Amino acid sequence: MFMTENHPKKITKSDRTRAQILEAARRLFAEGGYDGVSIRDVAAQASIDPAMVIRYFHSKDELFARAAVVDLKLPDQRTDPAMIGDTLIRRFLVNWEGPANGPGMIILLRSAASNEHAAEKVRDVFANQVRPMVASIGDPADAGRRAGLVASQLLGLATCRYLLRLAPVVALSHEEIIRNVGPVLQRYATGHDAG
Amino acid sequence: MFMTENHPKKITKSDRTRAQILEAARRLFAEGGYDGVSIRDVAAQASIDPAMVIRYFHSKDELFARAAVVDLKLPDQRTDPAMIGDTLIRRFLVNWEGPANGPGMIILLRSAASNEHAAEKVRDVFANQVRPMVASIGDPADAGRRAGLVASQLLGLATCRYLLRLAPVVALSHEEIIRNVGPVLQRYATGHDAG
DNA sequence: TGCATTTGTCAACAGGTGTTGGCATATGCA
DNA sequence: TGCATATGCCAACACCTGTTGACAAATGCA
Repeated sequence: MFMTENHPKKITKSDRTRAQILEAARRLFAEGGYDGVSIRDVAAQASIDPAMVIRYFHSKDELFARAAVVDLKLPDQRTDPAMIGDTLIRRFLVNWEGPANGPGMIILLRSAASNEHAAEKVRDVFANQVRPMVASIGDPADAGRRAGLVASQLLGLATCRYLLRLAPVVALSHEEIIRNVGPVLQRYATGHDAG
Repeated sequence: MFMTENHPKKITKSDRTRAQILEAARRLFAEGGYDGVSIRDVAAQASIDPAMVIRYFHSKDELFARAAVVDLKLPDQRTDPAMIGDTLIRRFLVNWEGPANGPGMIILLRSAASNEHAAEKVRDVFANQVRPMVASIGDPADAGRRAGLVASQLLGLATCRYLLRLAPVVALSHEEIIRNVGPVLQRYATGHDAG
């Protein structure tokens, strides 16, 4: 069934098609979410037969799981507590608009609204990536609350800018975002109440 | 077809069933979003035949439109600029958790992620309700930007607390939310940069 | 060259969708 | 009481969905 893999690697033709399918899926899932995209849509976008999508990825769920991989690349080492707000918002902009990073996060956010499986994945990203980073500064007992507030601002910004595409939020420059949202994240992450 | 309506009103039996259908639709749309709920689901929840749903509301789209009505009841009269952050966050909590207000906003937010029609409605709510309220204080030329920032925080809070149900955000008490988010909204709405 | 494996297409399945029209019942006015 | 109307159920439609298995073409090693 699979090629007899003695020597580790070999780029077969199927690897390329598999990659094409995955890329098509990522693009479509990012625009329509899990429910809004059919396997036939993905197949058409990849110029291939729908049956191949199932052959390479065994089900729509598995294809989605492969497409919705997220790594926020947050610095887990001790960050300068005085700069954490700035660090977070800059990292956010790179993750959502940078060229390298895939659209994993927008796929997840789009789908999470009406798909419990995707919602669970978002909660995983929060628990395993955002929360530890916020916990690395300040009181660990308080980390959940602070990370939750951070997430509320960042996911809201993402929702308005990339999901709903609210005109005034889309129009914000990176500098404006950093200048306005950075301090809010700083306050949330450090746990200092309003002053 | 319709009852010959000379004298204005009369509560017929059909009015009650229509209301039952609408209530069932609201409940289900709030949990599953537009795509996640079928007309058969609504019919079952209302203990009625699916055909009746179409007879009363002419299509799924129209049923959804009736279910997703939103009135934030923001004070459009000139609000005390020094209290606008507090006013906004308290109004937010009433709208999302108060007993009277329907689940219109959560229906919209859930569906907007993968349904362009619903997304457009959210943008309408922003443009016609949130923006004017923020514009009523401060420089009108700047209102869009400020209202956009306000929306990013409020929709993010709603996303985390009611949509994704992130544990630490769900656990926040009303007082904590008011104390933490209020000042942020205050700063966003008045347009004062970080200090 | 042959031949086994890989890569791909086609047709079909079982089930769910929004929507429609026909027909039975219940209601309420004369 | 009769009868028109309002209310409701049933069956079916055309279509889309994820998924499967059988069969054809291409590939690459001997």
